[in-house]
Amino acid sequence: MIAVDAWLPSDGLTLEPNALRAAKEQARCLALTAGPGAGKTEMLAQRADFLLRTGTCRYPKRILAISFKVDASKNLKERIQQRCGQELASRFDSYTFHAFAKRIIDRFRVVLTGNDALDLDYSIGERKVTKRQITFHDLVPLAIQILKASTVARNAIRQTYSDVFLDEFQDCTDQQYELVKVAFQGTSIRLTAVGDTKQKIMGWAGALDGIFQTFARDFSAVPLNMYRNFRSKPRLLRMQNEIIRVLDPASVMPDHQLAGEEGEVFAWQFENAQGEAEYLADLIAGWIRNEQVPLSEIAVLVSKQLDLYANHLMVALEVRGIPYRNEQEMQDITVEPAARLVVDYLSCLYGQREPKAWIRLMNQLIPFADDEVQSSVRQNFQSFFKEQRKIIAMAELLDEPFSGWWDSVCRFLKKIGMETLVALSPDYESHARLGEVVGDTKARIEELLELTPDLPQALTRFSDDQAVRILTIHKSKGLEFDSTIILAVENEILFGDQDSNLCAFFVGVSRAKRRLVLTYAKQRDRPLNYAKRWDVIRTPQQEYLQYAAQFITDLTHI
DNA sequence: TTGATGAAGTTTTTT
DNA sequence: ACTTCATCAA
Repeated sequence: MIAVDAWLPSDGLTLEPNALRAAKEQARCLALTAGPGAGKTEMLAQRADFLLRTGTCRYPKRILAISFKVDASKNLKERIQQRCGQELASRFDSYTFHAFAKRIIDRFRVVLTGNDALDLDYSIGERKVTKRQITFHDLVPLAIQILKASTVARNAIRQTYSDVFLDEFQDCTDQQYELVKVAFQGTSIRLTAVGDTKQKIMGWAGALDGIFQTFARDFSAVPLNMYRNFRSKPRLLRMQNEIIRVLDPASVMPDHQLAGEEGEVFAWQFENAQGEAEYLADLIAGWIRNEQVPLSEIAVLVSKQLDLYANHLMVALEVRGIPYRNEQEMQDITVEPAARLVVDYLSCLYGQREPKAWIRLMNQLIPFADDEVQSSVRQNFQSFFKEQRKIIAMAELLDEPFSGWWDSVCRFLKKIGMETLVALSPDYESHARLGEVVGDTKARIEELLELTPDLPQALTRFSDDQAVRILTIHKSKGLEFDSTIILAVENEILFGDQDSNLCAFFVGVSRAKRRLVLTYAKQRDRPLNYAKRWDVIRTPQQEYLQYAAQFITDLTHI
């Protein structure tokens, strides 16, 4: 334990004045707005370090962090472990809104009565079934209902935590805010809300307007802003600053932070979508070959309808053998234990030597039992493997070495049995979910086999994140890339509310660390089954391209 | 069956 | 802005 005055940011990092002020706040709630790349996660980690190390969060009180996405929630927890060490970090709870709500429901389920009563072994599914099943949509409202009805539940939460962190607060919905208020308003618990109103792109899905002001009023929070952007090169920063001037003049970055000629901006127009795709695919190939830019540091962003707009580019990348990942298509199945199991099994079966896969596989399959039981299980599996290898050898003789891989997986899953599979994750208590994961795994491997007919190679790629990312701007929130391409900066794709569109454009632009490319095509094809045959003439979103125009590196292209 | 008309969707996460 | 789908009249 150290004195408040003796505390310094851990790992020798320096924070900008407002970040330091926020990290060390001991009395008030905080409404901290910070632009892209300002180091919001780092500031929260340092604040956690301050609170825990100085005893401002006094043992045994804990810190609660609430995020929207599982990813963000995990990242925050990891960062805090890095900064504070394992022991202090054990008093830091990081949950998503949904996970936090579910914990309240699970613990105080009995408070719910009548129509809302829930069985002990209730599940979460697509539809509501009285007492047995609720939907994701019900989680937060039910938690609110419990906290409103039960003083015991309210006090339990309030006595556990001295501090609460709210991440990406600009996207907080009315229900989520209601939960925060019911749980913490009018107590001495310090809330730290962090976010960026310029990046509010979930308004159409119910994110509240002016949430930072509302929060500052309801919780008498100190409003603070962090100005620095540590992510992007100066040329990109100057372009971002022009957009900030429109979105939020109060958080414009001062000139001295923007000096320098590093960073690249391009804006190109094309006759049609095919030309655009060919050019971009060659461009990306060049970045990879000549500059050794890692594949995962390259992203292609589209405002919406990604399949429609990025289709030609995906084909062009495929032709050039450049791995890419359509992030819209599927959730990250590679983290599913059942997918892992199937891939490890196939790796052991078809690969040359896969000690890591073998160890993972055995860890999943061998029960915690005495040595005798373990070795008998192990022998049992080894003989099963021998059998399977024989079948594969037969297929090889028929010149179709990988033809029977799925049948073999089915035999394997049947052998290990439903009980073992369900035990892999609490998720799989719903057998439908398990079936879905296994089905998706099959589909994904088949997809990879289309690209590379070699199964071991396809399996390596399965878990490999070395691929160009293709995603919507909305999905890119919170990510960063060395080189970012924003496809189709056109009026036709940017319909609806212009303010939110500019926010989305800002999010896209601010993903780029070093290089930003904007494209526009005069002509795009219609969806395949659309009957009318006239050409689709597209018009550029001039206003957005103007933001880039004065910072363009290579003038010959615009 | 065809055409006209109008409404709805497009951008998302979550145990 | 543009596509898709449902509905109704001819």
